[in-house]
Amino acid sequence: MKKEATKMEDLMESSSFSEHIQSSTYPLSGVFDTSGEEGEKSSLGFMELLGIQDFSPSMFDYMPQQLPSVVPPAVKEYSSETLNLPATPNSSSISSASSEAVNEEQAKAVDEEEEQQKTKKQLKPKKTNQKKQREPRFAFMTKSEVDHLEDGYRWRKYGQKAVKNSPYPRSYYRCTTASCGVKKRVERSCGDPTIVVTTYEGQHTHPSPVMPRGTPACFMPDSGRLSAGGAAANFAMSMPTMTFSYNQQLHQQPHVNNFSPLSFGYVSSSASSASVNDRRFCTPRSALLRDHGLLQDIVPSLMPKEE
DNA sequence: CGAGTTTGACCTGCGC
DNA sequence: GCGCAGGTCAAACTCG
Repeated sequence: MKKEATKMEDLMESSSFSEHIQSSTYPLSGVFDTSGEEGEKSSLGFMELLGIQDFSPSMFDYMPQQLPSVVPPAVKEYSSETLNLPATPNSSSISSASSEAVNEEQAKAVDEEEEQQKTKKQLKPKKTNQKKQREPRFAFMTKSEVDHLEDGYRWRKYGQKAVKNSPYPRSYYRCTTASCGVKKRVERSCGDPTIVVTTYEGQHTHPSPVMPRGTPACFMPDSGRLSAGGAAANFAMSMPTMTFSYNQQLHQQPHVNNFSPLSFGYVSSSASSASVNDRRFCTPRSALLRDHGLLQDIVPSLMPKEE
């Protein structure tokens, strides 16, 4: 038990990603094993994630210690979309150009400066002075041989960077839907190359484009909305086609698999004031029974048991 | 030809 | 201020 925790700790520390896990606002991590027989199949990768049995619950036992116990920073981060008020960098040069004391050379210099700024702008729009605020990030670790797991959404890779102290590069993906600014980072843990660390940033503003069957409400884009206020004990993680939930109450009970498919898609918000909000996105069991979407592909034994 | 990937350059934040 | 590392852009390229 403790060994497992230590192992996990090592893993977390060994990965450059551990910084994110520990500093990001709503880290939710677990290791799934898709390295089984069909584990490499990228389509329905997450379904396979659910189908696996070879993950270690004790790893999740460990996680709460890594998790921040208070919500506010995340809520703040989530709710305050930065207003990118355009700075007016040219105003000064314009006003200086209007001065009568400006000679031709100076004007030339100003023009050149403006030209340079223009070019710079073309390369990259001027950023505001405000500290860039990030969307909350949701991270999870997946044991898989494929880097980019199929998750129901379409992603466009827009960058790749070498990660310091890691032989494995980090890939950057953006949701291809125009109005959707969700980003995803994928990298391998340098501690354990079989583990893929995926970080989602932001929320989809649209349903999954490859969700042919009815999509349970819980899997809709907003399902991972962070709950303000007294929801500190509950974690709901919105992933493109599914919602993983972490429930601290469950965690406190021994022998309960906190992150098994049993808690999949189910947020037990109990007394939380935010529970109403949470429930709004959470599918009643009956709905799940009616149409599980991709969940229908899960073997029955892994489906939530009726209580 | 459109969509997606690759990759070098650039920007930004942060620590020293 | 400088250097480093992370993140992003965008032109070139690939693929179906």
